Amino acid sequence: MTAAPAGSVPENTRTLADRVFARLQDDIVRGEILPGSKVSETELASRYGVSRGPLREAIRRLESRKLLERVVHVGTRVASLSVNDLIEIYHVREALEGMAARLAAEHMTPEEVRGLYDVLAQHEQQQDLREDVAYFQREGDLDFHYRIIQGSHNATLSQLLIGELYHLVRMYRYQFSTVANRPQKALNEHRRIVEAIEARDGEMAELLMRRHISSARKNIENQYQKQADTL
Amino acid sequence: MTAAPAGSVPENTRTLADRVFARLQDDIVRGEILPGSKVSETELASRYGVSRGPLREAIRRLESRKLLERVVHVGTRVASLSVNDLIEIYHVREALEGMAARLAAEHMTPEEVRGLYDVLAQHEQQQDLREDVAYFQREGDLDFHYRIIQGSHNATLSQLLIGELYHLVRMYRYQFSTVANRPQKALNEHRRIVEAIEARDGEMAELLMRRHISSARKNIENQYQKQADTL
DNA sequence: TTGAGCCAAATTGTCAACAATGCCCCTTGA
DNA sequence: TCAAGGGGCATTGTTGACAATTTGGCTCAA
Repeated sequence: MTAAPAGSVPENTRTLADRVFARLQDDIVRGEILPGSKVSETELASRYGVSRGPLREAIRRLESRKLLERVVHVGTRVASLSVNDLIEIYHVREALEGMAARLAAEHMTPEEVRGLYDVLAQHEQQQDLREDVAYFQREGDLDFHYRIIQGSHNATLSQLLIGELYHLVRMYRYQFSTVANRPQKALNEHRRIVEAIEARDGEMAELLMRRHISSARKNIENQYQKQADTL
Repeated sequence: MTAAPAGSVPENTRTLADRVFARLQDDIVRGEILPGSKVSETELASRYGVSRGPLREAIRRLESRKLLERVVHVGTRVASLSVNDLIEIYHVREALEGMAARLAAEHMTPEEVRGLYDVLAQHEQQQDLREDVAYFQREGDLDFHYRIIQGSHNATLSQLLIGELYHLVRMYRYQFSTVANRPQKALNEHRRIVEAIEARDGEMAELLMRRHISSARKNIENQYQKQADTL
């Protein structure tokens, strides 16, 4: 019922390099390794019980995903997202997920649409229960978005969003323990998006999704503004 | 005056792995190594005069960029773009470059706008000369798009488009020796986009850019349809 | 003739040692 | 006291050898 976590790779993936890649990515996204901190190859290698060869391959891949930053002959450090980075990402999300919603309206199967309604119902329930709200809101929100992205049936689009961008969003949420602070409003927006998709109104679905993400972005911008004011 | 080729890295970049990465990427994009062909690590290593260590790091990075496909313990092969892949990419381009045009209208400096007009003038001249039209149309068209993307002043957006997607577009163009077959129309569309940017009309710039790329996509779809019919 | 199973060769995955580079700190001179 | 230069040390970059896995063909039996 629940979509798989972003870009998760089974722990028993074939090669060591792949497993290290998955574990290291997870440790970074969850903030296990602090953002901005320098990571030593030998230290990581012993931490994961691997030699430096596979580790370096994993590092290169995480570098491509913008989770690590490397300076030649100096070292690698964990990416540290600024608020500005996050705002950039939300502009990209607005464009891509808007398109995803449009394509989802055109291509989603009836079963997939039903799945979307299931997610909506689940979220409403959780809102009533108010239990572990933080966690479920976080992952639940992503669940909703994942399903629409994959409903686009556009592998390139899904890869870019889920494979490249969402790690950064999740990392940021862990980094700042961010929780959506407009859950009821977001839920209503979700519902309207699903209705547009069910009606096969791609234009409307795109418009609503773009507004939804744009609102989230403005929310971040405002909060940042408030923070900056109190300094 | 001319924007740098997509994702090009100076040949004297520090590490071997970086240089191999750049050269291998270029060889793949230019079709030097045939799409779909299997590449052996030892063969590539000797070809570039490097040991397998740096080569494997380069391979991992090109894998992230979807230029190589790897199967564990079996081998790596050069990606082979299908028409369907290209259509997927154009949907993504429509979304991202639409957003880029909107942001460019908001954030481009007057100098950058002037640069856009220079590119337009250059293209018109070339159209008159009709000399090496194929090459200049290809790279010239990309030059125009590069400038708008970078005019968005959104590093994440630029990275995704120029760093991840455009290699695939260029590879496809080499693969099929594709040349824009509606140069005059495209040029007019370019001009209107620039005018919207200069007028700081982000909404219009986005709309026009989306139409522009959408037209190109439909063009591809039609050509593919024609090809399929004659089979 | 055909299919199953096994063996060998080639290729990829992994490792540990060696080389090269950058950084930090200490010395030295003004 | 401070700035410049040099040397040692830690870290990254590179290499070649060793281990593990797949593939394709070969044998043998039905």
